[in-house]
Amino acid sequence: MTKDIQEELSDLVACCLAQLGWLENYPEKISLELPTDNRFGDFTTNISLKLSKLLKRPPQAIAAELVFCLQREISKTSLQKIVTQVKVEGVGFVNFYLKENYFYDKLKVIIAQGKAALRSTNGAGRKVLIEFVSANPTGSLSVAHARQAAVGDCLANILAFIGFDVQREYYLNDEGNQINILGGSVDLRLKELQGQKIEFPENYYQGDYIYDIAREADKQKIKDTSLGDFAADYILRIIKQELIDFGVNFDCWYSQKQLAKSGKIEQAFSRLKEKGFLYEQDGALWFKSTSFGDDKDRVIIKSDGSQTYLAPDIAYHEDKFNRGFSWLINLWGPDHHGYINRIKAAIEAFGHKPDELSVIIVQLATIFRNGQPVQMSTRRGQYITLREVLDEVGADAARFFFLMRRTSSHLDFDLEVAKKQSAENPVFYVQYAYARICSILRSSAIEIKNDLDLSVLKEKEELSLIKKLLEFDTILNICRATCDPYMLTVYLQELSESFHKFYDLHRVLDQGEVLTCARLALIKGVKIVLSCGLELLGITQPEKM
RNA sequence: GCCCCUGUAGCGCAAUGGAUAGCGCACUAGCCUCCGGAGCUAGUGGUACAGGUUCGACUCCUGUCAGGGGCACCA
Repeated sequence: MTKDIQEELSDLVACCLAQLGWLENYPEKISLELPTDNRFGDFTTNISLKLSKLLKRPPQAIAAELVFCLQREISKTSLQKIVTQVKVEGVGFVNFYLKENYFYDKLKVIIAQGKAALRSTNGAGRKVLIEFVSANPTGSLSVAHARQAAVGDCLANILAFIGFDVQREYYLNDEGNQINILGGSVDLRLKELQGQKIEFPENYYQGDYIYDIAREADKQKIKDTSLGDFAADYILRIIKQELIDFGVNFDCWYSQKQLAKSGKIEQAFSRLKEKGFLYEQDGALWFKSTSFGDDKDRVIIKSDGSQTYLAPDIAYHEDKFNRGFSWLINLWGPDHHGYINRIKAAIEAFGHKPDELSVIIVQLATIFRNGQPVQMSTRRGQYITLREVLDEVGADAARFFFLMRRTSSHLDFDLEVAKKQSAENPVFYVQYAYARICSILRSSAIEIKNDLDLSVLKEKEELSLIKKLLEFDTILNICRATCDPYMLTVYLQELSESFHKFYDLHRVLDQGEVLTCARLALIKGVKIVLSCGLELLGITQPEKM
């Protein structure tokens, strides 16, 4: 949104640096930043601080020359109608101050165009595949999967909104050891239900849901070797419903079984072999991942002839590129962090750059109730499921809570807080701001006119609210750069706070037609941005609460 | 042993290497004849420790201490 002028000004900075003969000293990309505080103008650059050492001159002196040049250049262009001041402040920052009209015009665009005004095209249609959850179909989704689902879905929303061509994919581990064990578990429970005495191994699936599947299998007369597939299919239907109820929809369910059948694994191996990245040792086939920085080589075919998990995964990631995606994002649990180098090595072996794959490790969430961690035991099949969290706090609160900490950080999720209706609970704080705006707009008899006069919005709270709205695009780009949607939750809380402060100090209705109309426009702008942000988080926007 | 994450106010957290480190809870004192008080205002109080890089470090690097998670020819 603020992109246009921000770019114009940074181009101008580059132009001045060139005139002063400093551009070659400054290899970094020139970009203006939003200052941490309104006191420091509307845009800022630290360029003179960075040039200080290279030019062996004090930063203030450099900044002064730069400002002199900038002022001259600005006066030659239409920017002079927007920029009021450029000055050196602090230790040598160059700060740009814009006219209020600039912000009023931006707000008008948002009112007129709605969400379309917030959308940008930075992604330029680049095809990105985001793979997440990908839980084995051996039981209900856990809270760990739930967090991945929330993060992945929201990140996909954001990337799509800023112009990427995004596909959501779930890698379905529908064959192999775990499915065999699942089948074995059902088989034993079936025998138990039929009155046989059984010994149930510890590494088998302990949960009560295995009995349900066994009863269903009995009804449909499924037995022996087909039990694994039957059970996986049964559980997959449950998982799909859980995800739908959580508001997460995948574009593609990629079957490992189909991948194995397709011959792509063997093709991938032969290509790696041609390139000299495979060798045999101790009866196993190894991938030379150390060629690409991994700390040891990895087995892909075990000495008993079966494949390791890495084998299909190598082929799978190569296939992602072959399907036309140029940016792969994988969300994995923390137990997979050792796996990153292996997969990066694999894509490099196929000639891709390591940064074409972004692996996001989604740290675990611990569920608390009244400040006490909820005990769980995976051994007994008693872990907290996505379903339980949804039933208890609802999808809105659940999504917000899973997103409100940096994805790479542990998250404490207190079920009681998520149900509270106070400022302690950020999702209510944000939704309350939204509902409050809707309420004011409902009770207003005045329509917002086309020939709006926003220049009456002179109060400090009004201007900082408009400026907060315009940060939206910057925030989304930070989310993209960090591959982490959590900053959006922070922003929406800040925007809501900014609105509540405005609301308490300044009345919207009955302020005379011009001022009321301008303030209605202002809160409508807030409504549009809040609505858009909540939508990207996958959270509802209640008009009443 | 090796790897990952985290140490910020009594508690829970925030701060794309930037200017005076913000917010909620709790505690104290205020604000509804008024658009939704599920809100707002003010006060109290903080970067684990030791070095280093930098013009500038909560942020990056090294080490120490503390907490959480993970290591496979499992998936």
